[in-house]
Amino acid sequence: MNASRTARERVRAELIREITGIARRHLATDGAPGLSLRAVAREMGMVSSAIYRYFPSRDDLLTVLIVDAYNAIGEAVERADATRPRDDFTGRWLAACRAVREWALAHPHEYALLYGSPVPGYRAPEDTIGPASRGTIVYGRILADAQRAGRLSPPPMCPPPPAILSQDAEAVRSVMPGVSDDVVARALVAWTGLFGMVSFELFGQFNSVIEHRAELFDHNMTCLAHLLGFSS
Amino acid sequence: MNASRTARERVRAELIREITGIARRHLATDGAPGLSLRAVAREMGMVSSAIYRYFPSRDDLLTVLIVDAYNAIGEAVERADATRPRDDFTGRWLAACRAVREWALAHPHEYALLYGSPVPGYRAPEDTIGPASRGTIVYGRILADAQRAGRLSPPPMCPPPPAILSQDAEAVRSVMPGVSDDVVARALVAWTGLFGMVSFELFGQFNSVIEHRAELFDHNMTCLAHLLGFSS
DNA sequence: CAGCCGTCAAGAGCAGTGCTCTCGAATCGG
DNA sequence: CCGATTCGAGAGCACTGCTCTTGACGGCTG
Repeated sequence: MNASRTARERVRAELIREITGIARRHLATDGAPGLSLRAVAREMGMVSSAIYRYFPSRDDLLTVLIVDAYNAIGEAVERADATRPRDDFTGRWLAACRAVREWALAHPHEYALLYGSPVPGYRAPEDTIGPASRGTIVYGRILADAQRAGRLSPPPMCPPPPAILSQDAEAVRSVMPGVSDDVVARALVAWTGLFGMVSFELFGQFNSVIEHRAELFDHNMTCLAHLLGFSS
Repeated sequence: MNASRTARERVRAELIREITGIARRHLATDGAPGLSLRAVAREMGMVSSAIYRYFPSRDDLLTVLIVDAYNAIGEAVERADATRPRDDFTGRWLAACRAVREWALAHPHEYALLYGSPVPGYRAPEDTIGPASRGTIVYGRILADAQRAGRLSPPPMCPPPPAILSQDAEAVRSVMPGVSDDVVARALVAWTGLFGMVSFELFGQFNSVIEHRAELFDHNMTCLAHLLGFSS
């Protein structure tokens, strides 16, 4: 069904690809608030109203950019994970963390679109939740693999999580089967810690405070790896 | 110099107060992108151009809202810290964390303005860095107090931070004097972990995954407190 | 007291935005 | 070949930030 149907449909698909390409470039340079349908249309030599034949609203255009960005960062994490031996859990964790940071530094506006302030009035449609979880699935797999290999022995430090959290832990376990509630909680600490770190660096909270950000990032992610308890 | 000077200056100050008040309300309900000078002017019965007598640009109005928000969250953290005995370091840390979360939940748009995606083209002026560090100073004081009391014994878990980070640690020590490089690094893990957690909850990353957010937050912050090594 | 200068609200206007509607032309399917 | 569908273009609506000019008011000074 990828085969060309009518000529009209082919040019339509081509135009949609061109629009999203230009939009992605505008997003990368000007940020989400500066993404303008009229500007995209202008660059294509179209009149602004013609764009609405292909994207019913600006939010629909934003949605495909969001899906693209989730897929891009998810794929970056997947590829980073695949570069390490499957039983090098600390290495896989670190590689995945670095992939997030490096992708974020290379695509700051896209990162802000995914993990920054939500756009008021924008409701993320269903299409986004699949790609959004690609990265998370990788993290879950690293944890689950380590657990299955018997190489997950978190240091006794955190108190046992309260029983109420068991339901939420059960939901999280769908991406990291077999781990205890305690490990789920630690995984959430590490997960939020990773993105908190990247967001702080990207959103300027480290300005004129932290200079050696790559080194601090590596060290802190290593710290979180120890909290997770990879024995390697 | 707070005394009324000319009548003109008094009404001017009053008008500025009224504008910022209306703007703060608009920000709270519609979010930063929806803050419109024209709407504020309309609500005041002014014509839009008259607003520019008091705020040269929309960014200047945003700046005072940012400063206000930093002061508000900073004061919330300060007051929370003050409710606990000075030597209950874990309690002070937890109270401060909860203050951040509760303020953020009560003022989501303001929080997004401070810790969310930076507005493209907006350059934070010098006036903001003072209020911005109010909360950080409280965290530093908790750490420094614990250190001075000899009640800071972080569990041996993280590797020693690389030497390159010493310079950055020195800068951070201006708000938490006397602590080691290792503690500085752990403090940054905890600091970014706190805001990562709050941002994830507020920006929707926990949607349809985590339900018991207050409990998870408390548990994770307790976990981070153990990482910091308060012996209490 | 008179004059003058600074401050102010108001209006018009510019360039831009998202989005809707209509109209004529091109294209596709039967 | 002809009707139905799709498409690009244009005008238009209601917004936005921001600028410039105009006329009136206020307070300070000669």
